[in-house]
Amino acid sequence: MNRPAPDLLKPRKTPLQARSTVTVEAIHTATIQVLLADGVGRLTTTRVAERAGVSVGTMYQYYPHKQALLFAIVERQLDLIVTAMLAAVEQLKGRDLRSVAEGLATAWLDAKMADVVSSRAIYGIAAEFDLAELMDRAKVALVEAISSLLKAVPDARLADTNSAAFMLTALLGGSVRVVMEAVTEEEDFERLRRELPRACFGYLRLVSNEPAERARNADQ
Amino acid sequence: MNRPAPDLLKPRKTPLQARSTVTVEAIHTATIQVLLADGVGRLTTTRVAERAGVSVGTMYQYYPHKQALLFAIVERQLDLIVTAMLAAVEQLKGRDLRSVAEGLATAWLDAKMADVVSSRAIYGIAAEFDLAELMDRAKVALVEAISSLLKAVPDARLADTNSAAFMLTALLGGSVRVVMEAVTEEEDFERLRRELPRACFGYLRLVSNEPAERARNADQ
DNA sequence: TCCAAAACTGAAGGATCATTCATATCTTAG
DNA sequence: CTAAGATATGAATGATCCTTCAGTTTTGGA
Repeated sequence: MNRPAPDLLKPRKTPLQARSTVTVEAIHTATIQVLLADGVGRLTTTRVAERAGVSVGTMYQYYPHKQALLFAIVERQLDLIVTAMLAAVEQLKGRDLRSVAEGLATAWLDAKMADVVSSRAIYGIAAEFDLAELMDRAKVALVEAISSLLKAVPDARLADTNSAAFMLTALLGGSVRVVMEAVTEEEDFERLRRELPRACFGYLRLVSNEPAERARNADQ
Repeated sequence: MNRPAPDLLKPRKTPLQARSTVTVEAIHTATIQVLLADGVGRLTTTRVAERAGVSVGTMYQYYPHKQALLFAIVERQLDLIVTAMLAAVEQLKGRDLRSVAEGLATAWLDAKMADVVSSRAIYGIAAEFDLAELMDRAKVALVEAISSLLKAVPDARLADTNSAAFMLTALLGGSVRVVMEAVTEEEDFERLRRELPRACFGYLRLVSNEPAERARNADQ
């Protein structure tokens, strides 16, 4: 997709006085609100500023671009998720397969559901410009952590922990995203919360029971 | 997000002569190309027209909006997927659990991978305006079909085929989407192709082995 | 109290874009 | 061959938006 100069994407200056800290925070939440209310297509610097109760110029004191603003917001949210997941991984070290599978799933669900509003809003930005790099970095870190977590599970030996970790993140990230983006009645959330841990466990159990080599020429 | 008038979203007129059919097709593919090359944010009527080798005015003879154009494209792509999946469901009626699980997964993968280019491009539109309704209709149809397919599996009895079907579509749609949207080296595609069918089977097997009632107060 | 730095303001410049319409070209039935 | 309908053109219009900057207000320390 787009290839924004990856350098000029950083905030312009850091708030020093208490006043400006408040301002930056206001801009941040206003952005998310506008994003939700009007969609990415209607996300306007003026609109955001208005909603934040500041002037457009103010925003440009902290962010050189509209893009930089969006970038910063996504980055923050991404950090939250990754941090939460790494903590969960730490918690789950040494526990059995079911605990690990279900623990990862609920950790992910909790992290995303904690701020459904922000999460949902942020999905909308992803397509707008190149976040692939950012997301990729997060993904790599996660896969690595989960992979080594899987190696240490006492009651199962996985042939390819890397693939398993990769698939796990895809399952977690994908299903939660898809469900959150849909109109979704509350019922769907409940189903997701109930079924996702089971899906993770089901997958891991299957993978860990298999012999190391491929011994299955499916019945097509 | 946005709420576009759902009525004024239809194509303006249908091509009659051969010439215009070619034109419409050119516009269609041009849109996807621009979408991929420049992202949604840079998707301009002029740019699309230019790429299609026609004039802007021409495009407005067939679509009343830019939105209508995007809408039409998504709709077509969605139809392809749903049709492919319904065909797969038909094929899989009466087969055992593993065949069903793996069959659904590969059907989904095939449908999406058949035109990676279009699929990837289309993910970008979703956020731009309200496709929720459209997607929801597709989802409901799919869940229903899969649910009844699961009921007929001979070697397993699922307590809640609806939840299972729902979760299955979330897993399929989500993981494939997430992987396709990432920068993704070819290796990741292979992993997905290998692991996704297993994930589906693992989930279904787990769900079908469980007693009907909840009998598991997790070990948290 | 006073001032230099920090924050904030918002009108205006400059650019991009969606959409229209008067005009030109092509197609085909008769 | 010809006229009527179908299709295509693209400059012009009006709207929206990002970004800047000259000037104003606020803050916190001396």
